[in-house]
Amino acid sequence: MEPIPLPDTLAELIARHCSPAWRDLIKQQCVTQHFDAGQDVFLEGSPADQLYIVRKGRVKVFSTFGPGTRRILRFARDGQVLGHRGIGAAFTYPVTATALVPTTVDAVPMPLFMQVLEANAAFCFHFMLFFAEELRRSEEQARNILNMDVQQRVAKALIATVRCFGFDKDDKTLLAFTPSRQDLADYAGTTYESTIRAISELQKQKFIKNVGREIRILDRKKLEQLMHG
Amino acid sequence: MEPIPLPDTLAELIARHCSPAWRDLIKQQCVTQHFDAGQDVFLEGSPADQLYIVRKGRVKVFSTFGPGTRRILRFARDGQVLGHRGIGAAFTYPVTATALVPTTVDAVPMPLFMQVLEANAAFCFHFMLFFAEELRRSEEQARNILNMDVQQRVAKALIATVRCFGFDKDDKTLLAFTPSRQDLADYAGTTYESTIRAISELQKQKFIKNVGREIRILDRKKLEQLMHG
DNA sequence: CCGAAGCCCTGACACTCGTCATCTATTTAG
DNA sequence: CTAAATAGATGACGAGTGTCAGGGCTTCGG
Repeated sequence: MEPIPLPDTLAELIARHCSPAWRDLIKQQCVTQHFDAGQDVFLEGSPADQLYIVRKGRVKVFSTFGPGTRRILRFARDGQVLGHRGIGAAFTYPVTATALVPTTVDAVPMPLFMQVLEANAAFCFHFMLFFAEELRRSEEQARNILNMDVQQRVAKALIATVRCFGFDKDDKTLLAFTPSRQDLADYAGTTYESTIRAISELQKQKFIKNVGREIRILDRKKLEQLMHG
Repeated sequence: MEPIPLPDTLAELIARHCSPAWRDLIKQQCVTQHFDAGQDVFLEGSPADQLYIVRKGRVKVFSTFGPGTRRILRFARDGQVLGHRGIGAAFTYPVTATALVPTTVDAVPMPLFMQVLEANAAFCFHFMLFFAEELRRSEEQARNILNMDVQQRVAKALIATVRCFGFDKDDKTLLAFTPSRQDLADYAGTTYESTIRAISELQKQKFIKNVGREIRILDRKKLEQLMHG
């Protein structure tokens, strides 16, 4: 059985596996929305009535629990989907999505999207594969996280940032986007202070370098090695 | 949009959403296998060429990393699926499944199962929903786990045991199956010793009671309360 | 009957990490 | 320009947990 290639954007999937009639219907019914940095695209617990595709911008997806405690589950960039986790029995978003920079998204009504899934077998099949892959990643994360110390988890947060947002186009070691220390802490599942210390330590080891509030990745390989134990 | 009910067994899904011709084909091509307690149904990293449906027995699904370190991701009982996480780009099992008691399973060849998914749109649609739900659960688990202390995580492991295996049919407070202390530790993502201490503490609080190696759940509500914070 | 091998349990200790308190640098507002 | 607010950074300390070492109880085979 040969592996089936996974596109990581929903837009691709729609283009490739939906009939033209359905593609037009989607294009017609979806609404482009804009959010300023810090604004919420959707809120944890609210009814999942839209599926969002990031057109341009950067977004964090997280869930809150307890006062002041958050965990960032992932970042999202251009072309990626938001809100698909609302699909299922509950039909409420289990997470909140917040724009990190000014961001435009296309909002597809959820009932329409479910119709598309039921009417386009090939699209549904590939969407299922997309979920399977997300599940695999999520469980990989879950099993790793308890056996990693703070430094490893912060390294992981930095690598996740690189993988999602990449490097500055003029400076191939500088992060294209540096999340705030608090966001890195929320991704690493630790506190602000511990994150600061971990960053400081990683700097001493010459794996990274602070440039004001931004971060430069000096040795990506060592960082990836570190986070895998 | 009304919620779509989720069956938790794959057998139900097949019965409900596959055409009779495909059902017969599955029945014809699947092979019943038996495993003794302690035997592996499939191994992490090996090619995912079969999908398993538990006919009768109890199974743990876990992944290993490092010497002697394991994390149990879930338990499985009669009617539940094993190996579906092998579906996707990689087509290797990301986890190992081991029988906890003598267990019989039906093995469906993966290529056949993929054909079934492509040929039965309604089945594929519901299978996608099944994945969506698993993903939601997985992420809920992932976000909670770092903010829970050992006692809470052990409580969670006990509740998970109840939810999967239920109580003894003659004694409605005694677990129908008590995992070993080591398995509870692996589920809770902690050490054997810390698990012992947590169990000891839960006993002092009269939430549970040791009966030899078995465990009696005295106050399920308090346990569930405890694990939610 | 006895020894070996599994489990289950307990105590001591060191170390990690979260909490609190403080300081500096940069940005924003008046 | 000064004051206030925001973000980054560092030190001190204690609770929670992993590690190590040891002891008891049951099961199994000789």
